[in-house]
Amino acid sequence: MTTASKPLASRRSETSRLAILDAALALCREQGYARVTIEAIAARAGVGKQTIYRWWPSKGAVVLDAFERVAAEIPVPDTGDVLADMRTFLTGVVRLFTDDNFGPHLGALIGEAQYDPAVRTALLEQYLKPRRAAVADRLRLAQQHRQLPGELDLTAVLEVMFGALYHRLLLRNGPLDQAYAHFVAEIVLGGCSAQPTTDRSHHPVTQRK
Amino acid sequence: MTTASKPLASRRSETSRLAILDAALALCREQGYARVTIEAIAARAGVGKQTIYRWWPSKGAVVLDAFERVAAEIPVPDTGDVLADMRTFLTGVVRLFTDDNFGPHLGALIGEAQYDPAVRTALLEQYLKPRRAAVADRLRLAQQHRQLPGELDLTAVLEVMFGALYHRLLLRNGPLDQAYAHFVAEIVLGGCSAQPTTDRSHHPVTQRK
Amino acid sequence: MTTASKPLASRRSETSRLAILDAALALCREQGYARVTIEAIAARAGVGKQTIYRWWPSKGAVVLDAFERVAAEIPVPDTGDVLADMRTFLTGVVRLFTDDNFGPHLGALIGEAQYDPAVRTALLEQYLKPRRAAVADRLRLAQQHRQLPGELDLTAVLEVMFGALYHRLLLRNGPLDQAYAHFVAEIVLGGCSAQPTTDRSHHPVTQRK
Amino acid sequence: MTTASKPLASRRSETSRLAILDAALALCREQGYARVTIEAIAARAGVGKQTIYRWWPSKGAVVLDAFERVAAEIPVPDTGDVLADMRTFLTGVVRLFTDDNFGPHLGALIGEAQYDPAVRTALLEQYLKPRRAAVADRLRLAQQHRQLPGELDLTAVLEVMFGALYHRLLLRNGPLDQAYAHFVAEIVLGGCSAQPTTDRSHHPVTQRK
DNA sequence: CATTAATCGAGACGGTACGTCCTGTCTTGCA
DNA sequence: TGCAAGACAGGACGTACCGTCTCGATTAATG
Repeated sequence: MTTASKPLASRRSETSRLAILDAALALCREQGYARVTIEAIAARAGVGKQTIYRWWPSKGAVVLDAFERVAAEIPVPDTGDVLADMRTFLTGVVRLFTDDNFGPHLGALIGEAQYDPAVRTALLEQYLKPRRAAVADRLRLAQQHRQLPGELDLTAVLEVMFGALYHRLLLRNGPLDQAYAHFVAEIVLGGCSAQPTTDRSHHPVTQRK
Repeated sequence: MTTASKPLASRRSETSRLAILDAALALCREQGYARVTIEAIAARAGVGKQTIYRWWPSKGAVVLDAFERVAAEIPVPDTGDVLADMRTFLTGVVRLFTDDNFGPHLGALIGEAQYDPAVRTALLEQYLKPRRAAVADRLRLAQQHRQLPGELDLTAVLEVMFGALYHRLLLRNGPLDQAYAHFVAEIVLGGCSAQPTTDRSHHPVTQRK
Repeated sequence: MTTASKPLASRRSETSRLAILDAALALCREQGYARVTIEAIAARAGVGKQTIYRWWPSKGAVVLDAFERVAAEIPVPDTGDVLADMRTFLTGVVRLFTDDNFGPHLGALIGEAQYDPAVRTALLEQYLKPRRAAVADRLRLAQQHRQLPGELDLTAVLEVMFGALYHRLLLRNGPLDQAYAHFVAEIVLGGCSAQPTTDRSHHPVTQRK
Repeated sequence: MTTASKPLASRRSETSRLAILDAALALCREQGYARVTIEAIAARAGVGKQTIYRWWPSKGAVVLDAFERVAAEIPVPDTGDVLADMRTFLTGVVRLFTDDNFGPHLGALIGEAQYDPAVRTALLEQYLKPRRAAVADRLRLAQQHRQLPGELDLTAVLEVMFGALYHRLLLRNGPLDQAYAHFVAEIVLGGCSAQPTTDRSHHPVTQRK
């Protein structure tokens, strides 16, 4: 723990790093993720291929890095009305998902994650989890205010909510719009409130006469 | 009134077709979708590459075809209790999704669908939609029995339900098990019943005091 | 040798045969021999591939057949002056060789003959030898008239003569024209007359001072 | 006055180059030119196909390059007797042409030259012309010594001479042996000496009485 | 302030797979 | 039976990228 000055660490060229990320994004936009190649990124960035391989393990990793530069942080509002807030938030997410500079990239990265566990982990840990924390916080707040039952598995609730949006992002079998965002918010929060009824026998949902 | 001879249609070799689909499945199982190549399928099936290219537009299409041969039809029970039935059904889906001969393939195909619109369409039309029709029917029945509100968009409901499962299939950030299946069924059906409250002002979910 | 009426032999379609030969020639002209394929000939002729394979052993054989339909017979004049006659004859050959509908085909066939012995044999026996017989006759006549020595190997003389022309046909390192035809005739016939000098010691050609 | 370092020029791998040429030759020997493929050369040489395509335009070009490594330089003797020298030289050429490691390759390359102009040019410029220069020199010397007429077109003379040998190399309609070599030398040189007679009217060759 | 070692651009290398083209054989109705 | 049509197994084509590997040419901290 003596001389530990840090500069020793890296002579990495920031210029090249940025050029690579820019090129990766541009190529994704222009040709679609599948058609992007390391070779093309290198050529476009005016960089040797080695420079990419030196710092990233795979194409997915590069694109993931590049992707974070366009990935907006959607604010989670707190008006006191948790349903309204979720509607607002999910509408924001939908807006992001339908942005041509974002949605397709996220889809492609989830696709890539099917084969490349490194991409999956990075996507989850670096991107998804941090962003969801804020939403979980908002829901936790609602719990504290007794607007939601206390014993809810908030992570799972988030997954249902996001899963619904991902479904339309990935499979495109329906419009990914504000109405859908509202619908999801209502169904899921509605379901949360209906949830604790462990005794379901007389609930209208459960038993045909 | 002769038996309508239509033999002209296709000189396609059924033997080759089956050999190709078998080879595709086997390779997927052994090496994972990403490592499967048309070349390998052809070699394994003892078939010329051209024979594959003649009848399928892409690797995804071949695997999708092969995939349908292992894709079990999950029965949608009707006990009168729609929530119980959905729990049962979703548990079946979860079981399928966690089958090593199925889940990863489906994930990979959804991944492929991100780049290959043909795969996306085929996946939706040939695989997903037909299977969901039965579930939609069951929900429609519940509507008729007034267990679910009548004005629900059942397609969207299904998407929320399946989206929740897909989320864990694709991102693996939580266990894809019976408990999750039940949780999803309860949240979503619960949400459906809570839904019609277009006037949300006094609903416990919506407004902090 | 009894019932020997011929029709039993072949139900071969003359229409197809001609269509194939025409197509072969046309394709040679348009794309060059190397780019001609059996597939293309069949398509162009509106004929099944099998029909070609049934009647010819190889592409070379088809083209050779087609080739004979454009291969003119060069007349061998007999004016009494063998040198003049050879000049005339070789000029005719040169004219044929430089015909775009002939020279390149002959070159290609000789090229093909390097790999395909059947083509070589057919080319020699069916095409070259018959045509050379007339020239050999003319030279034999000259021998009888003592214009050429009697013990000459006329076949070899012809080969020298034609070899000279083939050289320019195949390698194109000089103009294949009348002047060259005359030059060759003079050199070769001149050499024939100078030939018999088995005693070469005092001949100007042989011994430097 | 430093030793002009020009190292920048080429990072081409000499090892690969040689491996490719060796493989090409070996395959020609073993299977014949027509059956050699770039794929096989690459495999045999332990080289990527791209490495071949990077440096040679066609199979013909590779084989031509390889071919030059076995193409012996036939010495052109100068004993003072030009006819004897040509007999000797042509006998050497015949010996080379009948060498199984040479003759068939040359034949095949001339065949290839019919379709591939690059091969034709390279064959002429890189192989044939340089070798013929020495023969032309020898003939020029004979002219200076008045053993041959001064106004002869030596290039054309060479073509007649070589054409005669090529004829038998390519069409194999007679033995390619010493006797033929001598015959060709005598005919052609004899014809050269007889040549200058521009007035041919009284020449024994020309006019039947 | 010069030295020196990591990093850079460039791009050749051994490979793998691509999707296409053609080969020669086979099969299926039509004439 | 011969034919047009064209599917079939197979093999080579020439191209595109992969990830690794030299090459000098920077370049920045250290010695």
